[in-house]
Amino acid sequence: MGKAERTRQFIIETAAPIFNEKGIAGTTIDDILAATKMAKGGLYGHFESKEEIASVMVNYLLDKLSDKVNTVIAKEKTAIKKIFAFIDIYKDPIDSYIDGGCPILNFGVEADDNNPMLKQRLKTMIEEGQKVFVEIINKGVADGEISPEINAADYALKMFTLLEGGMLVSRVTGSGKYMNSLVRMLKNELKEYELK
Amino acid sequence: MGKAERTRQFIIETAAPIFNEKGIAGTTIDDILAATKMAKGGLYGHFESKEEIASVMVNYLLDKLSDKVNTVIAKEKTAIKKIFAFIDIYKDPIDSYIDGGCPILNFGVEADDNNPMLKQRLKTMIEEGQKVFVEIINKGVADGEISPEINAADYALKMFTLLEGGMLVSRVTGSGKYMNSLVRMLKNELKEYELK
DNA sequence: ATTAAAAAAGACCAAAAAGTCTATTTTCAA
DNA sequence: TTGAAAATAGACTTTTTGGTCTTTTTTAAT
Repeated sequence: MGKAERTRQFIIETAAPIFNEKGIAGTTIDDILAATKMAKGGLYGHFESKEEIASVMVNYLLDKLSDKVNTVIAKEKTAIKKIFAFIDIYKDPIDSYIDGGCPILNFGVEADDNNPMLKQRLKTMIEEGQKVFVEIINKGVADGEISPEINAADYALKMFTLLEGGMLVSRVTGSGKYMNSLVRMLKNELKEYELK
Repeated sequence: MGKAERTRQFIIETAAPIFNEKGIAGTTIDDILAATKMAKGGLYGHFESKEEIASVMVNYLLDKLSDKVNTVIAKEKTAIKKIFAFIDIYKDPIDSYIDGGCPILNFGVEADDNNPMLKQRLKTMIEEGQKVFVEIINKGVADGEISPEINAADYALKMFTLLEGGMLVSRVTGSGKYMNSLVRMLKNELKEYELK
């Protein structure tokens, strides 16, 4: 990896959390220069515009989340453990593993108008994510791990929306207690369908 | 009501939805001038800075939401009907009764860093709101309407986070179907505790 | 070690945004 | 109806932000 590539990567890793925290409109080039301790010439050697920077940062954050989800899910064998591992990603909403919280929530709100490309990417991510969890649950049912009485789509949707809503409440109130309750509820609800 | 007061009110009602849609950082003075068809001099006769404008707009939107919630709750007599009436406010997330969706969600995400005053107001709103619903449920229990087995705080928290998460998902996907499922789930869950 | 190419610095420029001010128009009480 | 006060238009200024370009420094292949 040459110098340029390394620097570009450093910029991405340094600036992405700023976009996640302050939003696209709220982040200035000067914010990035201050965080990276670079000068304009340096930065613009790697990116051609703020728009490109924002796009790269958002994609980096969403890819990072995707990778994280795929990794923790792949590590577990049973359906319930996979779901629990996913839920646990959101367990600590204040000190999120990405500064600024969940990028789907952050950019979903900002992209709602004015950014159709981003909105489309988020839509796909949410819908594909739901499919993944429905499949995990259905496989758990097929394997005799989970009761067939479960409504997989309902649970997947409830899980995701509860966690995103929980991120909002936790971050606004500055307290993890709400998320703790929600995680407990979500896990208990799934456990009710567990066949032992 | 003099001309000035009327004009100020007109500006607020016209510009508030823009802030709700595009965010504080994403809304420009020119956006407001275009929407109100006013000139700088007119606008700045009523407000002294963009910061004040943003603050007034956000307060207007949050007050409007509060009023709406209080109104629909007050109209119903029983605890369950009050809760259902609240849930129904969120039923149609695309054509929200305020353009741009839920201001708690929108400004909660944007204020997360950089706006401690707003964050504090949202924190109070969320926490007071939770209290209101806990009290409604507890009164339902006391009145023999709802089973004492319900966990009021858990239900109130689940309801709010599910609806906010549902707003996010609905608006990003451009579809009301997710919210419909969530509303159904929330109502069914409460009905399970109903004593007939 | 040398040197050509790549990367970075930072002064500079352009555009967009916020904010000011005076001339003009509108309001409304006498 | 009229005229002083209030409200508004819109040209102008200032500030902020994004983006460019030339010079200097660093990199890395020879």
